[in-house]
Amino acid sequence: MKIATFNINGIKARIDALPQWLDEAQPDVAILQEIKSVDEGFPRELFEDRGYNVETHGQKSFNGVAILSKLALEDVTRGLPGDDSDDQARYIEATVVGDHSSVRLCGLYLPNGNPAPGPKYDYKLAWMQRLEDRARALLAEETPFLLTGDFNIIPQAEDAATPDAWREDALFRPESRAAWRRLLALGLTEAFRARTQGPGHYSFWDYQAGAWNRNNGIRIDHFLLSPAIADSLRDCQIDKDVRGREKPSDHVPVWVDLDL
DNA sequence: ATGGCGCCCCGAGGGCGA
Repeated sequence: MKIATFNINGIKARIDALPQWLDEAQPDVAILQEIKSVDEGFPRELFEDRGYNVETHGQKSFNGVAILSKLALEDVTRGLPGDDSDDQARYIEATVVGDHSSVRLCGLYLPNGNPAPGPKYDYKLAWMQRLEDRARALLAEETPFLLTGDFNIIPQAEDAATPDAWREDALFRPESRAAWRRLLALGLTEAFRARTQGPGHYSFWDYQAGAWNRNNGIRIDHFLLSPAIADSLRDCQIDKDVRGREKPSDHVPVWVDLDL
């Protein structure tokens, strides 16, 4: 089962590039972030015509997540538990059933958190604590799951072309990376690093200052696999070439192939 | 790593992202 994550930076702006990538990459599941659309405004027919079931959790102008799946999506829930006052659309869950096992898909758009320190950074760290709590609950009930999406976390210095430029940034500050390591310490497997070592692998290049042409990128889009499905990992790749196309998002797709 | 880019919004320039 091929499962991809892709921060598309606006569905209206990616109305051609997203279907084009889907048609060639042929993921069974695509988990999207930053659709920047309300649910009613999401062009679901575009994907339904390609055989995808569509579940969205959107809001006006900002944020918004979605799951496209060629397999049926069951028990869809919207929003990250733990704060009823949080009205930002950043989280969606659904279950897909494979040939011999099912998996709970947790699609997330983790807050950026800049400027740090400050209230936006506090929100990011609190959100990460809620995510950890949610992962603990899924582990406790022995539900096989994966967390994927735009984590807005640079895990290590090797995940940035210019790490020194990020030292004070919310994506790389010690508290952010400590929260990331607490997730891993639950026993979760980071899919990309289970397959590929070393620097130079990025999933985001800023639109500004020629970042793409200079390969000044960061790796912030991730898959975390629960212990029950970690052994089913067959492959994990970054579709880097998508960044060099016509009217690209600033992120590129990352995908896993799981034997489910 | 921000001046620079690009997206959003009923309309123009400010908020936001990373």
